[in-house]
Amino acid sequence: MDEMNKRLKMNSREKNILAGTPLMAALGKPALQHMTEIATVVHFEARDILAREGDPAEYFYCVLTGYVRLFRLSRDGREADIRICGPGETFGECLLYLGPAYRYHIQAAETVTVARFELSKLRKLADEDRDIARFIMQSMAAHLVNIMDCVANDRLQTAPQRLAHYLLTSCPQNSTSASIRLPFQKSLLAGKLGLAPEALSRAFSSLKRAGVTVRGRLILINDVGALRQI
Amino acid sequence: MDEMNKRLKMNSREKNILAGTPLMAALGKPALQHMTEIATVVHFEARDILAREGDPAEYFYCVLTGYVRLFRLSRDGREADIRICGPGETFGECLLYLGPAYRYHIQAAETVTVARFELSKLRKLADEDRDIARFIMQSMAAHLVNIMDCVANDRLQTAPQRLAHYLLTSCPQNSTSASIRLPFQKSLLAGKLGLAPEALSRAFSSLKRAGVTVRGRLILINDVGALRQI
DNA sequence: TGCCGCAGTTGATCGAAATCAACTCTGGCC
DNA sequence: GGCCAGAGTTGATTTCGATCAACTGCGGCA
Repeated sequence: MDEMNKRLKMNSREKNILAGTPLMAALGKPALQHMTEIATVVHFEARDILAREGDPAEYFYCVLTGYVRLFRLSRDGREADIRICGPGETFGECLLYLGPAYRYHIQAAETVTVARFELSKLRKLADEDRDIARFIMQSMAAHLVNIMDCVANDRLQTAPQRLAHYLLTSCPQNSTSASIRLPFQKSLLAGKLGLAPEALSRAFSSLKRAGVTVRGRLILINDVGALRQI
Repeated sequence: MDEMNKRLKMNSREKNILAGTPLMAALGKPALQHMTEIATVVHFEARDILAREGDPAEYFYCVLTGYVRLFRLSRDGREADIRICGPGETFGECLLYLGPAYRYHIQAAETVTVARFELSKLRKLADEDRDIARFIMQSMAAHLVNIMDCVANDRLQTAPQRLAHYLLTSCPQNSTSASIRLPFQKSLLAGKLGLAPEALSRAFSSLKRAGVTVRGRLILINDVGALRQI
């Protein structure tokens, strides 16, 4: 399922996407050059599994297009999303400095292109290049605070509150109203928020009274301030 | 509340505790030397607040004795523990590379001694000393996988399962039975597991049928294997 | 010894979300 | 245009844990 996919050096469009990621942008020219030298681009279809929990960890990833799910399975087969990664986001940093296996299943939520980097090569690069080491640190730190937020929100907020919070982070700042296009399926958003799809649906309808209108993936927010009060 | 506490260079006992922490142990002599040079020791009483969410972030911490809570407050005043840090554990790494403020409240859960390090000084040390940078990377990576576990467990497991999981991680490996002494109050454990104290109590009593006996902080486990089946 | 105060437990009730099932809507495709 | 499959919604029910309240048990202390 893996090596059957096209495995290529990056073309210039992909290089641009990679170079345009917020954190990569922080790298200097030479560091970026080193990174692209060890990168390969891989393509996956929806539901393809990139790796399973427990598999020997080989790669660090950067999503170029589409969305990727990191999730755990319980003994009885239920799934819990740990993170949803979109274009420009990276995952697998922590494997550079820890145990030899993936800690979660990795699955393409839709058609996806990713850049991947052999951990061993990247480890060497990070040792040699201060910029790259700093890049990795920063993204680990960013993931850490994100996931701390996630724990706190799971424990403190109800479903409509978590949804409102998500919508607010997707709004442009300082606007009184907004329209948002969800970048992925609602079922994926449900997983990201730690909800069953039905619960997400009900959360949306409970936000109607706060002036939120839903038409497919298009979300209209009348009053951003009202949403903050939820 | 802060500068009123004794603020001292470390005495040799404290140096030993610091040097004995699992991750510090990975540092070479010179790196350890550098770290202890910029460390100060501070003492807090139960319920003292070390910092509040939103406060400008000044310090990175290593707990020497006692337990410290990192938690969030909801608008209506409920608290959610994000992490409980015990002897040898560190927190605040992510602040070295991110925004200027603490992301959570920090509170002494009991009488506590901590070593603290000015972020600015530590940032400089990490830039100069490869070992120290690696130490920080490793502890961030470790926190990251821990908290990913936490999200997955919160979303997949019931209260008794989470408790069983905690007890199992506190057991010596490969034993068929075990006795554990909880290192802190049950109410703190409840917070760590994301439960109300009452729910923890009920989780304990539901584990009785799996051969778990509770007497105060002392937990007896008849059959470790049975606990794994929960 | 008896009292106080607090941690923890137990019981009763409530509320949020999971689950299961039926139904609708949508977009792609012939 | 009509059909189909999958995504999403809605409703009914159940389960889990939070919450509130009352009670227990223990340690410290006069």
